[in-house]
Amino acid sequence: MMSRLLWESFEKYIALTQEEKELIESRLTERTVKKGRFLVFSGGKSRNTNFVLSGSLVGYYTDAKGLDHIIQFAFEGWWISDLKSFITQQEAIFNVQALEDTKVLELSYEHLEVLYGQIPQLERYFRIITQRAFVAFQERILETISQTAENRYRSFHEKFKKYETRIPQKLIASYIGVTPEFFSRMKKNLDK
Amino acid sequence: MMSRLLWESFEKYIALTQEEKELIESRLTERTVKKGRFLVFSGGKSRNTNFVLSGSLVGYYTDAKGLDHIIQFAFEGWWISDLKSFITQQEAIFNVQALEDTKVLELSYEHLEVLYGQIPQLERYFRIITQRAFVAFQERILETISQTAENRYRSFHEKFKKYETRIPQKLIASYIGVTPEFFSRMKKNLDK
DNA sequence: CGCGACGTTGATTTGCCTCAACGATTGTGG
DNA sequence: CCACAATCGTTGAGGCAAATCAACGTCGCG
Repeated sequence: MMSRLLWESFEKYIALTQEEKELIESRLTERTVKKGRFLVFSGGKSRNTNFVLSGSLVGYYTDAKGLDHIIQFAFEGWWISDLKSFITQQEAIFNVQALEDTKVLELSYEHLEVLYGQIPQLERYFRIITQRAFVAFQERILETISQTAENRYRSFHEKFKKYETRIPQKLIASYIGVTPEFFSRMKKNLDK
Repeated sequence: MMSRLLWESFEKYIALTQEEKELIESRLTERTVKKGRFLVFSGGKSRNTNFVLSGSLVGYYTDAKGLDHIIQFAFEGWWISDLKSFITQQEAIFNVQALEDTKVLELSYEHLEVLYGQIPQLERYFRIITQRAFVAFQERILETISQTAENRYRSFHEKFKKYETRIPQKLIASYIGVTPEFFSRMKKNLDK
């Protein structure tokens, strides 16, 4: 199984023995998702959290008017789920959809809860991962309430440099919180 | 020491023995902050995370133009810090200021890191706390990019019902991302 | 090849901001 | 404890950033 990426991620924050790795590995399921297909969809249950091995995913919310609002992207080496649904085991409010043909490792809520008991270090790993994601969201809130769309795009561009070409423009517009039309005009202005 | 509130918070997610509680307690410092005074200020170092015993605090960011943008409030039983500064031990970018005369328990980064080793359950507690805060921020991002100011206020009102009278109106305006003037007009419209 | 999604451009509208002025509160020093 | 200053909330006029609606060319895909 090609989970090299996953061990690299763990090893940034904790040390695992060979047995622990094997135990974790035995709880993971590899899954392939074709471009455009859903991993989670609103109204369903989000039983799993997902580690991206290759390809990419988008997590988004569809509002009452049918408009989509992107909450996060996930590329190789990132975790993605509808965390609220995952931790409460309630109905999902987000959709998670493949942007490209994608391979993920699925880890179910039940398995993870047992693993926490068997490998306490996992608590540490996910604490740190979540704290970092929290900080990123905090910065995004600040940008959204204090910056113009143009500056928000500049900031997006900085953070997603190496992935930007893989993302359709209208999804970037949604992520920074503007319409595709406005985004198009804005980008034209920046090209100079 | 009156840390009843703190043990209640811990006991929602983990079980601690008497010795563990005493160990934790020995690492905490009680501190009193007068209304208007700062617990953390931008440019300083955020060595501590703070648990509010009584009173309230605001965390905010001051932008290049000198405008304040509120990222969070904290009332009795909540934790607050500049998490980015706390986990990286770099210079703070937020201010944390007392809204009222306030009592907090301070826990330093160094002490917490040691405590994680002594009481692995603490990793679990902070993992869960952080995941919940992450979910709250996720919802706030979605509201900010998809809802009108009026709906954002309605949502704020729901979540902060019992605290709202303790918060000056211009801080609520800042939290939901509008000017005090616009907030005033908006509120007038809602009163019917 | 043909259809539907995507990006662009134009015209118009609107939600929210800016600047300015003023009364009401709050707080503070004498 | 009062007087004055500072801060807060309100209101008005005008302006701008971004949304909306509509039309059209292009491209990827079945």
